[in-house]
Amino acid sequence: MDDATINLILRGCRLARELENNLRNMADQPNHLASSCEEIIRTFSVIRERLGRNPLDAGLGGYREMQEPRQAEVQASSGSSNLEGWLKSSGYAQAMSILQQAPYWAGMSGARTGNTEGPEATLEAPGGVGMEGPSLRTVSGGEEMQAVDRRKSGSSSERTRRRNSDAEKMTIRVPAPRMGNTEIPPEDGYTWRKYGQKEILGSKFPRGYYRCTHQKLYHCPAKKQVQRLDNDPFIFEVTYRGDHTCHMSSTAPSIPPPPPASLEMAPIPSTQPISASVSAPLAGWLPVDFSMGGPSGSRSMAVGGSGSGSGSEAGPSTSGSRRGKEVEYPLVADLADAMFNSGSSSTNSMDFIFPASREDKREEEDKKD
DNA sequence: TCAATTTGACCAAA
DNA sequence: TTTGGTCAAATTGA
Repeated sequence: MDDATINLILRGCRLARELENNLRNMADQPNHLASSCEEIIRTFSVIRERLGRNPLDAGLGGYREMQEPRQAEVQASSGSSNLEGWLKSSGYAQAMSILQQAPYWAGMSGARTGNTEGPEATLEAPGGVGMEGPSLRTVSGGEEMQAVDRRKSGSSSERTRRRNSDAEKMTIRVPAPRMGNTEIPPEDGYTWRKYGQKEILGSKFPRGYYRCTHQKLYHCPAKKQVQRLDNDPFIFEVTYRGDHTCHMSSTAPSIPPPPPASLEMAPIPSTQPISASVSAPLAGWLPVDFSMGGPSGSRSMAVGGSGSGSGSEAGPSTSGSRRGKEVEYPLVADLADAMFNSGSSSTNSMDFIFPASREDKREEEDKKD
């Protein structure tokens, strides 16, 4: 590699770093942001060319490969409205709002759509698994997955399972904490209960199966699978399936969440095209989600210590607090704190948002009546 | 005592 | 037949 190429790489890194440092200041200057991104992309494209690679294949992947903080990126060409809709309904936006605030989090991109009609909505990167591709992709659309409990129903024939190809799902990649307990994938704004773990053929790491903590109470069908990437154990691939209905239930807690501080920090016009950057569009419609979303979709982040870790703290993917496995996400915790606990008390956030136990008892009493 | 996790087994889709 | 997804008993911890 010649000196000019090295200098180019350094220049690209510097530009990226500058962008990172000035991200918040530039948040309300989409044009400036876009030109800055373009310059970075151009720089690395030239590097790729010099290195004998097709610049079209490079994209931001080259940036990632250099171990620089990865920029959030959306490769949604179509179905952005679906992404928005799904995120609104699922509350995933909350996680995205964290993503956009945290350079620590690896880049995410893509969208999910449940629409089986129309153009193929797959957003998987050409690079496929690993660090070359975008960290979020749509895989397939279709009906909601169904699972009939054969034991409860009393008949095994009533039990139906559908594989991935049938179920509407969305896969994202999130970085594992580099410090503390790296076994635990980052908080995503929901409470999950682990119901299984399985070794997957061809994967070094087992896949964890989680469902919404409120599945029984609110018949919430939301599920997720968490798996480490073979070639990068610091990245979790999280597959979400089913939308959260727990916040729509008439019996669901109705206490609205505190407004996330971050949303006020960088208001970005919702007219920003989603293909440019995930940050802007998400930030643009996030407030809608928060205003509409129920408590479950806006669960206060338990990481960082505000939560007691008891009760509804479900699954290592959310809080990891059970059995004293309190996990510290230095940056994420700070973000969560800033977003949801700005000036708030230290009371148990889960009790505040999910008075599940009380709700549970009340419902049982209702049934008795 | 209650709730969450672990884990082996079961079952249906591929 | 293989494999992924789920169940539920056992275990663990607050």
